[in-house]
Order: sequence, then C-alpha cells, then structure tokens
Amino acid sequence: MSDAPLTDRGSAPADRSASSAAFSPLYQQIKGLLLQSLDRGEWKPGESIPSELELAARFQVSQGTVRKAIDELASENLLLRRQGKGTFVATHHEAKVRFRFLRLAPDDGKQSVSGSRILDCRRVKAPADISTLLELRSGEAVVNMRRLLTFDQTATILDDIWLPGAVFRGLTAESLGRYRGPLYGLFESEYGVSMVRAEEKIKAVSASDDQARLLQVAPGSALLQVERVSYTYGDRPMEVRRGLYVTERFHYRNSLN
Amino acid sequence: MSDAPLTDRGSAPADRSASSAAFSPLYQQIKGLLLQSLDRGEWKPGESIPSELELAARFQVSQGTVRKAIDELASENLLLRRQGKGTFVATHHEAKVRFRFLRLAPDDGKQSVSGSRILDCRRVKAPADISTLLELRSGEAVVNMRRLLTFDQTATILDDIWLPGAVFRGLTAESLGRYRGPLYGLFESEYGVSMVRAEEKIKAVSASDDQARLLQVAPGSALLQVERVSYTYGDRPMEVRRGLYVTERFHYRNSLN
DNA sequence: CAGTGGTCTAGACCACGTG
DNA sequence: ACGTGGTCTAGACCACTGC
Repeated sequence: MSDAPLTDRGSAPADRSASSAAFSPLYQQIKGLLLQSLDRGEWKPGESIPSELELAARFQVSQGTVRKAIDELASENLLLRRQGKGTFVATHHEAKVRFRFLRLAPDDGKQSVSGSRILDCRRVKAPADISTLLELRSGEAVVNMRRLLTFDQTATILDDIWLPGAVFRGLTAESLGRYRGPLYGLFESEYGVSMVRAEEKIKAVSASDDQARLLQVAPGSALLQVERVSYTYGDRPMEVRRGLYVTERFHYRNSLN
Repeated sequence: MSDAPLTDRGSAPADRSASSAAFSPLYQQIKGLLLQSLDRGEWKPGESIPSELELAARFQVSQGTVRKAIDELASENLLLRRQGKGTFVATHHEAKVRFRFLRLAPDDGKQSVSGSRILDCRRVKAPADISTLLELRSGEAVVNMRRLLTFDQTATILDDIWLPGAVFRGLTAESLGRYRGPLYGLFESEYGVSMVRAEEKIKAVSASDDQARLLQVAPGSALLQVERVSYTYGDRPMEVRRGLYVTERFHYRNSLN
C-alpha cells in the first residue's frame, strides 16, 4: 500500500469529504470503474474478474468497499458470485440464464423442445420509430430479422427484431441459420454486445391474416404483443424486438415485489 | 446492555460454528425474527421500527449484522429506509407505491384520473381452482368481488377478486363502496393483511359478450388477461385476482433484469 | 445538537472449491 | 493447504432530519 499511481482512481483517499454538491460514495465510484472495465471488454462474459483483494489493491480501497460495489453489480445480474471460485461476468450462454429474458412458460409446467426458423434478415434504413428507440439518426442502417419460434413443434412466437447496423455488421440469414443457441449468446460472442437489461410493453392484439398463417391460428385470434427494448452497459439501447406470442397453452409469467 | 434474557435469540453468540447441516448465517436468523415481528403486527405499516442500534442490543449482535438483515428486507420492499429518520414498514397507503402492483400504464404517458365501481361482492364456497391457489380446504368460504376500474372515464380493467373468507370478515359491497383508495390499503388497515409479493400469469384472450359489454368494447376484442396470486408475510396466499385489461391505449409494462 | 441511517476501514474467522 | 467469496465485529466518521 505505498504510493502506487492511482491509475484507476480520480482522487486520493484524503479528499473524500467533498460535502454537498453531488456527493458520490466511494463504492459507487468503484462500481462505475468496474462497469467501464466490463463495457471495455477487459473481462469477457463467462470469465472471472480479479479477486476482491486484488481489486481493493488496484483501487486503493478496502475489500469491504469493493465488496459493496460488486454486491450491487451482482444484484443487477451483471456479475455472478460463486463462493470459493470467484466472481464471474454474466453470460447468456447458459441453460439457467436462457429464461432470464424469455418469460413465456408452459401452462402445464412441462419443459418443451424449442426450435427457431429464420424467416428473413435484411439491412434497411431505420423507420422513424425504430431509430428513435435505438437512439440512431433517422435513416441510419439497421438489421431487421424475423423469426418463428416453436415449442414441441407448435409455432408460438413470431419475432420482429431490429438491431443497429453499425454494430451488427455481417449478420445475415445465413450466419443466423448456422448458429444454434440463444440469440443473445450470439450477440455476445460474435459482436461483443452484452444485453444487460430490457424494458417490455405488453398488449393484447388480434392476429392479422399474415400473422395468423405463420402462427397457425385463426385470423383475429387474440395474441400477446410484446415490445422489448434491450440495453447493454451504460443503458445504450441495442435491440428493439416486437414479439407476438400465442398464449393458448403458454403464459407470460411475472413477479411483483 | 446487561445480561438481558435472550428472548429473541435461540442461541448464545458462542455456538455459531455449527458447521455443515443447515448452516444459516446470523443475519438470516435476524431477518427471520424481524419477519416474525412484522407478521405479528409488532410494527404496523407506515410506522418506524426500532433503530439499528436498539435492534442490535435486543438481538445481541453487532449493528452490521442487523443492517444486513434490514438491507435484504428493504430490497424486498418490506421495509423502507429513510436516512436521518429511521426504517419504516412498507405500506400501500402512498401515492408512490400505488403503482408497485398496478403495471398498466398509458401509452402516451399522461397521468389519468381513476375511478372504481363495485359490481358485486358475495360470500361463497370456494371453487376448486380458487381453494387450491389460496391453500384452503375445498368448499371453505371465500369473498368474491368484481369491480370495474376506469381511467379518464374509460372502462379499462374488469377485476374478479377472491379472498379467504375467514380473514376478510365483514367485507361487503357496502363497506367497499364507502372506501376511497387502493384496495391493498384497505386490506392493511381493516384486516391486518399486508400484501408483500405477487405472481402474475398473463395471456391474451377474446372478450366474451358480457365482458365486452362491461368494458365497452366489441365482442371478441383482444384483452389482456392477468391472473394474480398475492402473498403476505411467510408466502401465505391471500388473494386471487383475475383481471381483464383493455390495452387499446394502455400497456402492461415490465422490466427484465 | 442529538439521533438516525450510510460509508469506510481493518481484522478475524468460516464455508466452499480446487489442488 | 490455499485462495476465493461469505460472515461478523468494532469503531470512526459522514450525511440527513428534526428539535
């Protein structure tokens, strides 16, 4: 604990009582630095981050302060603590985590086999509503893909997905067709985009003729419409997804606390 | 701080290394004791609980341990910390909290005036599905009420609510009619039931003729169907609520973390 | 000013996972 | 046996609230 250069700290331990005017606790500053490292890709999804003692040394604070910063990141599901092993960066490549964002569950509780069929994937100029949601300049390029998800051979979800074109270069129907696994896992590994949080708006709508045909239900059937905006580190929107769910034998589950 | 009887602690500070076999950290035990006090009504909704130092003395542990127990209860929204003032028992009598359980929001973001009309309220023998969800013996008495919620004079939510009859004695259409405010606030003040958590299952359905008439939409319109089971302390189910939402100008909002 | 919760530290010890 | 995160303590000091 000598006078090592505080490469990761803006201020020395002394001037901590800035009083009034935007007071920010130390552990929040540490949390910010950890977030920067995550965003920068210093530690990749699935990897472990340095131990609490190492981080404490690096940031010149006590272990307890680092711990509190990590606690918050863990409670936001950005990090995962495993006693005896270390702290790991959350990843969408895990069976357990696949249902963190997919809230549709079978009414009878039985697990089912899922399948995905890409309907199309094109690069287009962003429509006004999409560019607003993705915080892009109007007319900027986006990737638009549509896919059909099935459970036990039954068409259940029709997704219409929009991604910023500048980030998702080289994403084509073909590359998607080759890939097996959760889409957010692909985004992580191939494009360095970690989805960290999402907001959903849900409505009930009637199926159009096209939608009814694809989902193999009667035209005019009631469908669940889910509009999702997903965010990566720093609350940067990275995906707009409009899903239509057939809720005949499935339901959207939610917990209120 | 002498050798007061440890009325609230099963074990002395010494035997804390029971090792293996159901090891439970001290702060979890403290959390359990706090939950018991809340359940027992020792501190009522809206009131403050004893200070951390008082509780530490009572339970014969350090302030830090009490703090960690309270931290968890606060993160579950059972308690509310207010710096400089104290820690308070959460209550549904607060404008802020009214939207903790109501997830329906207007598409245009504008606040609207809400109204409630009780359609009927009867005591009946519980149907099989309800008694299962409420963990009652089959045929036990329940209160069944239906109501219509409006926003800006527009019918929007049709609720069908089931409550255990043994707990909600004296709940009638008349007493409900007199009451102004959130239903969960009434449950708190009049029946000592604090709703703490809820699980929802959401589907899209088509409006029946009766439902369509009450909600003033076309028969067959798509509606959001929300089935909620609400729990009080100790995960005891205390309400089943089946709601039908008109999502023409409103949406169900949800955050995924 | 006193009392409350909030932050930060330093150190001891425990539980877990891996050699 | 060692290193990791998890618990618990004791004490100092800070920020907010209300008298």
